[in-house]
Amino acid sequence: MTKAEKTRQYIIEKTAPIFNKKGYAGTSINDLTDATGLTKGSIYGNFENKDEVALAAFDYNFGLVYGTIKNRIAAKSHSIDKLKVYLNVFSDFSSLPTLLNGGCPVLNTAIEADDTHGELRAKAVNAIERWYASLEYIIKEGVEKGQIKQGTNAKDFSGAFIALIEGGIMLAKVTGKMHGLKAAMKQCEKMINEITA
Amino acid sequence: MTKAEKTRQYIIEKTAPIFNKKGYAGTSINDLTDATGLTKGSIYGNFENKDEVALAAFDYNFGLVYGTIKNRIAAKSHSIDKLKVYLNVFSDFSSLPTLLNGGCPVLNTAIEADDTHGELRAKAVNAIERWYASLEYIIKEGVEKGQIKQGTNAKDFSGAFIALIEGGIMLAKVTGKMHGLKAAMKQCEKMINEITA
DNA sequence: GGATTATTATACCGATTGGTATAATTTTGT
DNA sequence: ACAAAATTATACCAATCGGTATAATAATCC
Repeated sequence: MTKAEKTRQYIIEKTAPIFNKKGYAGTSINDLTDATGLTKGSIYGNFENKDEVALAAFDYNFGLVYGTIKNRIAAKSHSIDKLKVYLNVFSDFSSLPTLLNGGCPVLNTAIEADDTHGELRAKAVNAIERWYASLEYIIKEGVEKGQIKQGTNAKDFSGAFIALIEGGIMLAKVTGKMHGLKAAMKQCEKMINEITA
Repeated sequence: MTKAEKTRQYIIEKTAPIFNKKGYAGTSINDLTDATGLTKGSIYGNFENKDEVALAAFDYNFGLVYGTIKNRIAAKSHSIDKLKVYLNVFSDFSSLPTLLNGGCPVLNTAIEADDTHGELRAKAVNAIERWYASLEYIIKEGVEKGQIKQGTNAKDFSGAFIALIEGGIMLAKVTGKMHGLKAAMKQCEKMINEITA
């Protein structure tokens, strides 16, 4: 790993939380130099422009969340337990404060970029599609194993499940109170119980 | 209604959709003059600063959504029908394109402002609290009338209901496909059916 | 209708925006 | 250790940012 690659990674790690909190339009190059302690020359020596930093920051933020959840899911063998990973992760939302400080990067990026920034929007859409696919796979596998009821609509389940999680995160973040997210997680739990074979 | 009041209202109506699409940080004074055909002098003659326009624009956008839903709910007498208004409104999301072009203002503002803009955030929180209160009132009234099951947790129902709607809107807006929102609405319908007496 | 007041347009302000050319400094390969 | 290459810092750019003073215009009241 060359020095430049280290610096590039350092810039991403230091600026990713800022992009997640302040958004793309709300984050300036000055914010990036402040957060890294580096100068403009250094930033622009490693990235072509602000867009490239923002896109890399999204990948980093998404990777953090995705990686954590993926690992916890991989540690479970029963399909229902795999789905319940999401309940554990988000029910004590405050237990992973540094990870999701600023909220869910997929949600934040989706809301800001849907009408303004095609590349960021595409990344958010891709993240959602992967999330869908991951849930649908767990469900289909669970049906095959006889752990999840046959006839379960994997796609519909996944859509509602994702909506509940993201809506719940929004409620918790903006109000500063956990009720909305907890209520959403309770509903997710009900959904899981309903499809349990 | 004096001329200035008309102009103020005109500015709000013309700029509100822009704030909803591009966000607070992403909207410039130039965007406001472009949208209105007025000049800076005219904008600043009717508003103290950009903040004041943005706050008024949020109130306007929220009022549009809130007013529409409130009217449709008022037209129903049965509590279950009142709840189902949300299904009708958001299931054919595309039927009210101008109204919600740019997405739900509560959601958009909550996501952008939660870490950046105290006043806008407070408005989003207030809107959510009113939404909660409205739903809880319908449910409690429904229980009293014997239309909704006794023992229904009004607050938890409302939190999950709101999360589903907002999460579903996010999915529909960013992907450009209706599936996520429709799946969320189906889940809302299930929730309503479950508490029906 | 004319004077007064309120509203809108013009022109400008300093600060900040994203970005770049170039110079100084480190890494790197030998 | 030294030359070549890559990386970082400095200084600057035009454009745009939000905002304001003032001049021109239009509305309002008597």
